[in-house]
Amino acid sequence: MSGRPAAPGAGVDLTGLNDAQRAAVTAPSGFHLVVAGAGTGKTRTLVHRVAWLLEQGADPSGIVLLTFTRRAAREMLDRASRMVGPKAHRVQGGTFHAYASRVLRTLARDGFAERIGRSGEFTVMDRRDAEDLVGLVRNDLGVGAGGRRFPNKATLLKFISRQANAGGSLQDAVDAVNPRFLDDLDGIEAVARAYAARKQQADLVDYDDLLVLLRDLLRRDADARARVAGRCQHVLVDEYQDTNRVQGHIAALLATAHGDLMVVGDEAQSIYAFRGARVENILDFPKVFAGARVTKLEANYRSTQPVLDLANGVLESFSVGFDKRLYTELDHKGAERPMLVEVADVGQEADVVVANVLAMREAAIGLADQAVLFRAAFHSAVLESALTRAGIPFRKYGGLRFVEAAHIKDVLSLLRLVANPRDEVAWLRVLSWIQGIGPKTAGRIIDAALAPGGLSDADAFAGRAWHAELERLIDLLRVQRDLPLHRQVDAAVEYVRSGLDARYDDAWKRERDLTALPVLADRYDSLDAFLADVALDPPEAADAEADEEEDEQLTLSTVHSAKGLEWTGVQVLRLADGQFPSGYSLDDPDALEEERRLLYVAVTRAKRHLLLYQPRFVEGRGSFGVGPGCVLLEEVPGLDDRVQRMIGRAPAPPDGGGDGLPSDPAAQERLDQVLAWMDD
DNA sequence: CTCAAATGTTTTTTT
DNA sequence: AACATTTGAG
Repeated sequence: MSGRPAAPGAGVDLTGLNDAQRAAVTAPSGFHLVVAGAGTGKTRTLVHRVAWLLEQGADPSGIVLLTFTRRAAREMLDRASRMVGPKAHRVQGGTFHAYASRVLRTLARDGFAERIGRSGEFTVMDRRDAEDLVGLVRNDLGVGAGGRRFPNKATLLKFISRQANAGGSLQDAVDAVNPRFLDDLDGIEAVARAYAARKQQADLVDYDDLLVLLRDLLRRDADARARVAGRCQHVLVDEYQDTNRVQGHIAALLATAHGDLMVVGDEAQSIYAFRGARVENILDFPKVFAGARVTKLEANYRSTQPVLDLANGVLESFSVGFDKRLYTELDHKGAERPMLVEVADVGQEADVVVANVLAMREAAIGLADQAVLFRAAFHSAVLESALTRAGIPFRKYGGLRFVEAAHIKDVLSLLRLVANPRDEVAWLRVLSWIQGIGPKTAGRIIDAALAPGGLSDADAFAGRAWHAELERLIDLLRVQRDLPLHRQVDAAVEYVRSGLDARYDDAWKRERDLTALPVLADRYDSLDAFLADVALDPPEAADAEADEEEDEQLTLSTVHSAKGLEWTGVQVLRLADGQFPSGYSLDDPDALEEERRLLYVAVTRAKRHLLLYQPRFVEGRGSFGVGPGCVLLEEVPGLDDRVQRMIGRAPAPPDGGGDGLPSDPAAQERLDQVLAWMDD
């Protein structure tokens, strides 16, 4: 960092920034790409940019800050407000999806409902809901009833989603996702059409609709564009490498009125191709918007040089990308090289990870400064039980979310019916709860509910075994309408709780979650706001247990969910073909390149201590080629100079202190047992 | 014909 | 934990 004084007259302190960061922060309006390598102060730069704009007199509500998660937006605006005061909180911020949802709702309530095809009270479906609706359509059309190879609902939704965010024809989408099903194109097209019609009829949108509806409106409707883009004096986009085509269009359209668009990202960290992210958005930005300014941030403030050496090795293995190399100006004396730890199997992997967690804690690296990362959420299962046995508290991110659990969806479906009685997907879920009602009967009842007049009582179904239950449900929904939010949630929770034992054999465990739900809902003042947030930014399971918050907890996370975060000590599990890289990507060069970017993300999370585990055997999973090697690592140039190879039994002492062995006698004993068993 | 229970298989990543 | 498939009850 240079010690240059702040620009004269600027109220925001810029002295802590390096030249490149300051150039980005104080740049004049225009199209601007900031290429920010991992740990180069990207967030810091964005925060200062927002503060600087405000200090220059920008209207906070004219600034739009689009981020990857709501948490990222909140953190940035908190930091900006510490620099320039509370007005920073009036900046428009959030994910593309949340922003689109807000804008579409406002426009729909303001005369644009017809053009959007939805009311201002539309319900947002998560992926599972969308799949369920596709499943309904699939059944109704009777496609694939006879022939067995017609795609299932999840695959169908992938085709539809691909077309939505890649553009082009449905045929192209099928070809890209799974060309095996090209023969069924007619049936797939029928499903896609019917799905679109059913969504509109039920006032539902899926994730893709939020983006596509907004993009199309901004593109085709000058009125809407004037209203929305007219308010966007300054548009800032974080994590631009993970935007898809539609998001790229929206960002550009928002900036059409005032011409100020700053996108920030790192093409080497593009890890959401499966969701339609296009690295090309960031790579081609300077070409697409001729005259765009480009600023590169390369000075790293996070990691030691040995960690950066490995990161640079991964960078060198990429076939595309901006020419860049991470370096640090700090002198980390005696910094150790990352360790590549060979373990026999996943059981030993878990034991050695536990041993190293404890060893690092001995060396004064608290649990909150440590993380264990993995490719897929279920990879941590063995480790989780080892941690529990060793008495190490942890928080897990990624994988199944709290609101995706079946019993939580039950409650939310009830609430959704209160908010939107046309919500077919919610009806299906709620009706299936009643014993004796399966898909067929549910379909008939839904038809009655969606017919003009709705379903005011269960009289039409008198005589059936489940008649009384249906009556109880309809009564509940009627009563619900007039209650305040917290009573609505309580009543829905009570209804679900009453049937919990009959429906789930682990009811006791789920009971706890149900108590957490009213607490989450308490933060909102309307049911609509609560439901929209739950669909667009679902709280993690860990958030729901906030009451037993512990400061000193180890973080377990998928690599995807770890994006943007950092820890002093990081351990990465399962670097073996079929695990990390995923078995799905082994025979596809583009997918493998994305796995390598994922490895790059994992490696660059570490400040100081980095351990990579390579199991020689992973049980099961016959369909995946699990090898002793890892093609990701094999392609890193000069790997042996960049890492220190270890055998799992001898965890190295971090920082030269301690002997690297666990201080907990029980853990030590278990480790000894495992090592002894391996010698047999 | 409809649904439920039991069984076996298969688990990527997420707005 | 969710899916498909099978089998049996009503």
